[in-house]
Amino acid sequence: MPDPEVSPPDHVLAIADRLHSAAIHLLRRVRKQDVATGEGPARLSALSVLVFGGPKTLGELAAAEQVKPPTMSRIVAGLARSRLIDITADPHDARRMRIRATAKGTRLLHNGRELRIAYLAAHLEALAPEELAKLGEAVEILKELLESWL
Amino acid sequence: MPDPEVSPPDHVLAIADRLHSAAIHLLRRVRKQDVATGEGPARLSALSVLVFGGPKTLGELAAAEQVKPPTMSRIVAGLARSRLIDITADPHDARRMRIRATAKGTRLLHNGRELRIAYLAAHLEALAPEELAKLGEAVEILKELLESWL
DNA sequence: TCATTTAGTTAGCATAGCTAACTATATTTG
DNA sequence: CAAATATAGTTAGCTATGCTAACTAAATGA
Repeated sequence: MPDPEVSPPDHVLAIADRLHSAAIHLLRRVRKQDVATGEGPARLSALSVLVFGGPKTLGELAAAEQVKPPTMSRIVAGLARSRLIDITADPHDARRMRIRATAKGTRLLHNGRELRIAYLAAHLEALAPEELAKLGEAVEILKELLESWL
Repeated sequence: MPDPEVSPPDHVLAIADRLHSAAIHLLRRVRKQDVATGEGPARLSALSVLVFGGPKTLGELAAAEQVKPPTMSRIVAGLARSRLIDITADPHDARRMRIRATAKGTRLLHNGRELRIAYLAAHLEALAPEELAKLGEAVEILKELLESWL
């Protein structure tokens, strides 16, 4: 973590505060679209890791989702019960499981994601083109920052 | 909701997708700072409504948090048990409760918020000044959009 | 006055997070 | 090679959050 000792200057704190608040309110709104999928947020999020990142072990999934293994164990059990993933044994290590999204899981994820994204995008269309462009640039900056910080 | 019929153009969908993903990952990270407060996310969020928005009834709080009354009833009970809020009867309507943040609640919320914001701000300082400025502008655009959409 | 509406609670269910303690398999080491 | 250790997941059991359905109590109003 950067600067554990020195407190950031006020203008940075102000941006952090507003960014934080905007992220909370944004997600609170789009999340409502998810009920249509019939799966909870943790399951959808884990499923998206599998769909976009390819097969994973349980431990890798837990790490990706920043969650402890017992928690991921239950999430995986739920996804398997709904036939959204399938689980095979690792041929080189019998302790490990190889977890993949099924076709059904991939389909459900894409459909659900489309609902969220389309809902958000429909609202973004209320912005002026320059505003939207600025937002697009800022999001790229933010994404890079998030990837670099861990 | 805007445009329930027409699907937004691809470039808008792309921005929506990245914005969505960035918001998820951002919050997942800053939320980890909250364990220091000893209270869960729903309680902290409800408390912040009281601290920044003044006293509310249970129903008002539930509406503000987009949650059903039984859920808010339990959140309020937890906050009261920790002495972070205090509850008095509405003098004009004995069915209603008037819920206020206590001094302790206000203090805890500000401390917790500072942790989140300072953590986020410390990471924002890794950005170049122009990048930070762009991010700041974009956040203002986003905040206005969120306020207008409901 | 008596019926209806409104505010909140209680009960009961599911998801999601955690830690502690366990099983089973791999690996390392004496 | 055998025994100790490390690693991958699971099970059990706690808390917190979300929901709906069914309830109590107070206010409103016909």
